[in-house]
Amino acid sequence: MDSPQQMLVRNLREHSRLADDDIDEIRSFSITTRELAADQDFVRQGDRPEVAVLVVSGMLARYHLLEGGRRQYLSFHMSGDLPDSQGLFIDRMDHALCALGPATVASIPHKQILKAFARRPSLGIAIWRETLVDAAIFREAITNNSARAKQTRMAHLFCELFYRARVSGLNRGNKCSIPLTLVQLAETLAMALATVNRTLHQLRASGTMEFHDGELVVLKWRELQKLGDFNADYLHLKKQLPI
Amino acid sequence: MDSPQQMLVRNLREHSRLADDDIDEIRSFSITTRELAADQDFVRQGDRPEVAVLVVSGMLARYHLLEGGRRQYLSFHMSGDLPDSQGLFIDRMDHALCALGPATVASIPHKQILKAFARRPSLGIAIWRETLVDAAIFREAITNNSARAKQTRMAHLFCELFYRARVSGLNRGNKCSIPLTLVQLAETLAMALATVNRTLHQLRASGTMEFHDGELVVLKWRELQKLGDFNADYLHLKKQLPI
DNA sequence: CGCCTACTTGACTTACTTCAAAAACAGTGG
DNA sequence: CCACTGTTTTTGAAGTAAGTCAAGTAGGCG
Repeated sequence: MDSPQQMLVRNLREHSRLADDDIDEIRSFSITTRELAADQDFVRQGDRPEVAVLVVSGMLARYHLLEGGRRQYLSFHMSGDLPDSQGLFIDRMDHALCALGPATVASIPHKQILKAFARRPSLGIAIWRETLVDAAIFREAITNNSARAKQTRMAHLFCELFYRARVSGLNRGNKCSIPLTLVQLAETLAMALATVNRTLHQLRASGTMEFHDGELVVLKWRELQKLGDFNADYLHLKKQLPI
Repeated sequence: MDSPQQMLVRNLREHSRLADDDIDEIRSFSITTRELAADQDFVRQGDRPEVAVLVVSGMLARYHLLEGGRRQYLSFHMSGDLPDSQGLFIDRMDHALCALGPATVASIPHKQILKAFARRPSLGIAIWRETLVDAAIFREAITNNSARAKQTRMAHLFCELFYRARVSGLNRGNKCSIPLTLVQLAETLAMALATVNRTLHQLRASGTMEFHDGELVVLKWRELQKLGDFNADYLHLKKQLPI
């Protein structure tokens, strides 16, 4: 089992080159970890966080809270991700952050990170890039929910999550954990619950994938990718995964 | 008429505090300006830009290109904005950037900006923050297109653009220029062209706003804001505008 | 004057939402 | 071990918002 520090290094290396001194800097972070129950909020809209969060295990989600308690999920984060690195330079949270299933998170005080930037600007740039990839994923979500047909849209989401899981080595063969209920999928993909269920059945019928109990099984990756109009370029990884 | 350098300073100051040395650094940028025709691309998907763009006049838009030439517009940028500051640390463009009406843009070589960061880290942080506000706007767009009713959605877009115009002093009283056609609104708001037109008429009928020939007229700001479920917090400005 | 683009309007159709109810399942406690 | 409760998933049926299609108007420009 990796330390949080090692997970962060591995994550940043997916898109950035790190010098040995950068890595030493990360190693020196004093990190406290904490367990979250399923559905528990870690940060709420309006908060002024003083620590950055690193996902250690499980999955976190960012969401907007809407009138009447409805949610719009914005993004999902798995081990190694820094789901609110933006909090470093933005005072107030404009969205909330919660655990999807049970999860472990590590907190790193902002102060410590800022000091590290002063010593190692290149580390700051790596984390800046992390926030930029984040933004690219948001852009893709706009297009996904706005311009793609429902089935394509859902396939695209699963493609992204599976691809990212593979990049981080979090898949088990053609499976990976995506601890979402149908209601949460609905609140992610701008579909009604009934439609989510039916679309999921269509995808299963297509023979490309299955999704049960928070577990995704990819049966035909290439076809699923085509079905979901998925092209991983927007993830801005240093190296593409083999198909 | 302000110089591009001054526009950038003013823009960054909307969310960040700049030291005099930061401003001097910006003043020292050597900037070349260029005119763009309506609809002209400045950067294309897949490009590797070596300059950052600063909007001097007119409006630029970022968009994803989809199968069959359809577009999904992602964000709009007015004078003072740096619509692809992310290009500083992300190699390949995952989206394109075009002029909406005729526009003037200034280009600042990446190299020059990076050197400035080395001398003035606080300037780097201001521009980092600019990219983070950008991301917050993308998140809001996800929610807007995914969770809001069509009329609310359209009202929200106009609220955002008018509010931002006011912050930058680009409005003329209760009017401001938004050089979008109905087709482009459709490709922004995830609606069919016919629906855009009808929704626009509903908004006019509500007496809160009008939109003709790329010109927005806000008649009842507070009501429009309510209609559009608009709350400016996500723009992360240092000071709120008076209502 | 004629062409092109932008906007407008109406009628038709349907994919989706909404509503409602039941089945499956997990967890709790008797 | 089984009944009870709550959540999640499944399915059906009905109604409608909005997409598509198609035609027409208006305006701008060479």
